[in-house]
Amino acid sequence: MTDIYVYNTAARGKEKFEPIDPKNVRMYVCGPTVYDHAHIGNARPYTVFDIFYRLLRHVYGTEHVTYARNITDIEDKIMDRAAQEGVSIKTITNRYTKIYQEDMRSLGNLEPDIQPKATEHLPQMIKMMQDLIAKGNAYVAEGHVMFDVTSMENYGRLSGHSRDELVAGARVEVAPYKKDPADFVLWKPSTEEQVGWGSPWGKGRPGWHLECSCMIEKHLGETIDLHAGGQDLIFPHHENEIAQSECTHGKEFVKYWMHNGYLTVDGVKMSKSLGNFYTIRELLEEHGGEPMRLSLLTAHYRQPVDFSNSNAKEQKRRLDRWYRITAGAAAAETVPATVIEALSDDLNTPKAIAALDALASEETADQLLAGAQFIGLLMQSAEDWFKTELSAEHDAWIAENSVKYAEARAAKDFAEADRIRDEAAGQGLVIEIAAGGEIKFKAQ
RNA sequence: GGCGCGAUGGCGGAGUGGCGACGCAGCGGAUUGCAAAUCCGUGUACACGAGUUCGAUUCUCGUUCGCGCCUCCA
Repeated sequence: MTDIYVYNTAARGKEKFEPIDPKNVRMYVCGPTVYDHAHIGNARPYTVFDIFYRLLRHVYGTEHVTYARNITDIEDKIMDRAAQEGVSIKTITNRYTKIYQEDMRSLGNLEPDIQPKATEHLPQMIKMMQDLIAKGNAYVAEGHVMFDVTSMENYGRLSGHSRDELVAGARVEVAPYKKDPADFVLWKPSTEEQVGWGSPWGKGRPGWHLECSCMIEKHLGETIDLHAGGQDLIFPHHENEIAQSECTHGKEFVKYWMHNGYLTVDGVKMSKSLGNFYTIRELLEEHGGEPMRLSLLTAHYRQPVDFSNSNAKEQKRRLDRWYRITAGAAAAETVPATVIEALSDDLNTPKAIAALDALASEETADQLLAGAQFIGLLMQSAEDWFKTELSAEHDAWIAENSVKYAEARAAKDFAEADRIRDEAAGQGLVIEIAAGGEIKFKAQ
């Protein structure tokens, strides 16, 4: 069996991945808050950990791996958006969940086995809070339920932030109902107009971290193998999930933590608040799903990857080459060992891509195809890939001019041929002569 | 201030204690009416300073620079 090694954030180093139960490998990835279009930076974890899911299925067997990726459908930003548009939060979350699911498909990500929603887990959340209060890890204050960080000895272990450092940093929100400035919210009260659920502490809504602890508990168990997400979730989100789950269950919550680096624009983190973002949707429309998927995989997942249109175009050309080589080939039975080896070493996708390039020749086209499809590329026929979308005007223009062009060339009337070529350019068309002499019209 | 990550050729990006991964671009050539595509060839790169070593881009320490987290954030 292939040995997988992963960089475990909790251990600050690479470790051999040994699941608790190889017959039941469980992984969880923090999914989106559905209040707006997701940007391409958001797509990175979903894409790189999709590769890891594929690897786990390859090594342990498809039926022995369970992958959950949640959808956060209650959060203040959703409420703000709903209020702005004067619609219910359900309208907002339904709209953006649908868009997100479509984006995931376009990027070639497999559907997780479970996609739990926060709003469907209120009973679990209430139960967990009651447990935490009973155990002395949480307290009620002014309609809030707060987690008491001083009740947990090793709070901050994952992120390396001690409670004292957090308070010294003076960036924690000081609120009168907090016993300690570093305490965080499990439940907060809602006003009459705000969305809320009934609870023993009055009408309210959950804090951000609680849902993941509860959904993991319900769908995957008290201890899981892998939990992953962006580096910005290490603190506070994952730290607080650990606090909630470990204090509730009295046992280890997650064996391996994986965190991806950021996607940057001009070297700066892409984020909604900075406004330097591109939505997944707009880039998919401009470059297509497979080129975008491949560009997300060109850097190792823990390194930053700088988004650029030129990179997307470079990957498009690489795919052109791969599609050309594999046209008509059948995928090999087994995935090339070089690809599996690269991915098994802490998800080294750049090395896997290099391994595919090494197979990019006629003789090994079947292996190239098998390896590329393993990571979700070369999923369509070469014919479909190279088929360009031409408008009705283009079709009409081609019908009128293609014969004239062929005749001009045949008669060696190159002045006329060039004239037609120029006219084509004016129409947004490129005329290409294939190796066999076939004339092709492509949209620019 | 605390904690963490990084620095490889024009660009992207692996990797290794001693052979210049790979891709793009560039350059030269083949092919081509032109163009595109394709094919062949082509590169004195490892931030700086010490140390360990027969030998360091690779290990150790320090310096500089860049980025991130400590507040919502993938």
